[in-house]
Amino acid sequence: MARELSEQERRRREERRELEAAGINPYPYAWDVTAHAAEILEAYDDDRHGAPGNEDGKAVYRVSIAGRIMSKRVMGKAAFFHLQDSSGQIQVYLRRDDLPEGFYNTVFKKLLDIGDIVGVEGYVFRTRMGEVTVHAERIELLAKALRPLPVVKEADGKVYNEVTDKEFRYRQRYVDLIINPEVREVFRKRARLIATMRRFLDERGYIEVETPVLQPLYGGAAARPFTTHHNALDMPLYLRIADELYLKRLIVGGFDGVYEIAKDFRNEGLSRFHNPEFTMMELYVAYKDYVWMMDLVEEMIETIAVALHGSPEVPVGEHTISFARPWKRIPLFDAIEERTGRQLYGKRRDELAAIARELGLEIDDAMGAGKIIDEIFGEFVEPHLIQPTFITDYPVELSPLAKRHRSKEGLVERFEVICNGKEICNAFSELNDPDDQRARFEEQVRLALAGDEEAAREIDEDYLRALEYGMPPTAGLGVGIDRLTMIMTNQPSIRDVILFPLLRPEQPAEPSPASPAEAPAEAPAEAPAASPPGEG
RNA sequence: GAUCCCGUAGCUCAGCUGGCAGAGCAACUGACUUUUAAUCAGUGGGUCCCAGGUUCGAAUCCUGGCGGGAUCACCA
Repeated sequence: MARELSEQERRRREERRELEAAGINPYPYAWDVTAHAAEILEAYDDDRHGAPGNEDGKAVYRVSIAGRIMSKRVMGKAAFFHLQDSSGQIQVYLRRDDLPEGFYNTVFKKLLDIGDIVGVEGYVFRTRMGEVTVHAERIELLAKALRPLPVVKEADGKVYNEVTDKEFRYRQRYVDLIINPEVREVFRKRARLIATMRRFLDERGYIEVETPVLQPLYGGAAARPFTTHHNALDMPLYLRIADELYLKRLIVGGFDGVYEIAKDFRNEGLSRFHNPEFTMMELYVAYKDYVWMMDLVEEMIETIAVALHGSPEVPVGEHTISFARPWKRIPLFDAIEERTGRQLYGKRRDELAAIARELGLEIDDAMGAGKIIDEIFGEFVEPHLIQPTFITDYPVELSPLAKRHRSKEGLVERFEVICNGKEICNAFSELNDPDDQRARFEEQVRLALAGDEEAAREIDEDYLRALEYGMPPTAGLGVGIDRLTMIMTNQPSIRDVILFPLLRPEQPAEPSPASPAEAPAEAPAEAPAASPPGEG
């Protein structure tokens, strides 16, 4: 049942017993925190703060802090340790003779470890070596750690024993956050990014709404869904792959602007750029088109870059990306021509396939004209677009929810923003002609029947009914929050901007001990191995 | 799904052509009342990812599996 404990774990449990025997609760209830490490370091000033007992007329800077012991240096009757709270680390100094009888030798030296959470009350001073430090007058254990914390040390900018194992860091993100300060910073920036975006949208009067995660029909994107089941109604449900169709119903309902920042779920492979659940912001604004939306996107993302970096310039890998407006805007076909020398607009499917093959791509018969164009773009153009770039005007067959282009036959009014070689936004003038929408849905169903696993299988009749009541001209936008965060925080993998990315389970699928299925499941597994020699 | 790389103490890692499983940090005992990768002396700690195989002998070689990473495929 219980896993075997390591030597250090056994010792910490023994310490816990000794603490309890000494009348110390290893898990007490609260601690009055009056200051954090970062603000103490910032506020401390030799000219204004003195030490108790000095007749120097300076004020004593008293603090009460709490956090985790990250290092411990005992030197006879005095000791130092570093305490880490949410703001950072600060050194604590303690002397045997300043503390209650027996505390230093028995409790501090023997029973408190790196990783334990303590409260410290004392006054701030500066050591001989110049480090601002809290001189402890009271220390209390606030939570005993029963597992040893990996000890990361640092000197002269070099880090020793850094935990680099990605698996360890993703599976035990709590430990990663404790020992890697830059990880905390990434997720603070992610929070600030979302907060900035939300404020930007709220200031413009758009309403934040919540639409169903569990949907009887899924739509709004091309992707395979996760399927689940509702017991009481005995019906299948899908986890949403996009919010789009519900948000546009709300535009029909009379809101001028709605947005949602929420998780979508797509039943696809995992990669540096894909996690099965990911965060998307979708925005729909009535009486606007995709040209207007480009202006809004530029302003919003520039605002975010400035909020996070103090400037629109963001370092990403070996590049510096500038989100300063305006960004380059180029039609899809012109972008392809720039890179390949081929103008594809107006070409038939067989001509496109021939060009793609000349360019060295593998084309199979199942690929439509739009798909081939998309392949060429993805191979020859997209990776080269480092600075944020609007790619506009896509083939209609790639965009079943976008409105036909007002002047270019066969295209829709759609743009994507490509940045650092990847799509971060997708937007269009929304299709609001219900009959055209029905025809596009029917085409999707046809593709699904022909084997396209990502095309919608069923027509969303309720959505068409909504459009038939009349939807104003509308501009729509989707922003991949995770990918935008990767760029804004300079992280190469989506797993580094998602706190708990999906991993395979650690245990190779053992039946849970609580499961009644365990006994019957194990019995037949053992029987064949045991029976041939024994029975017969 | 394919290919390549990785899996050894709590953490970081060494361990060659097969020959007693190691180092630093952490831990433990002792010394040290302003240290800072504290220092000094000593001690303990291992399912070498799992299961087979080869061999007198496997952390090491072989096969299969599990887990992770990277690249590719997939991903409008």
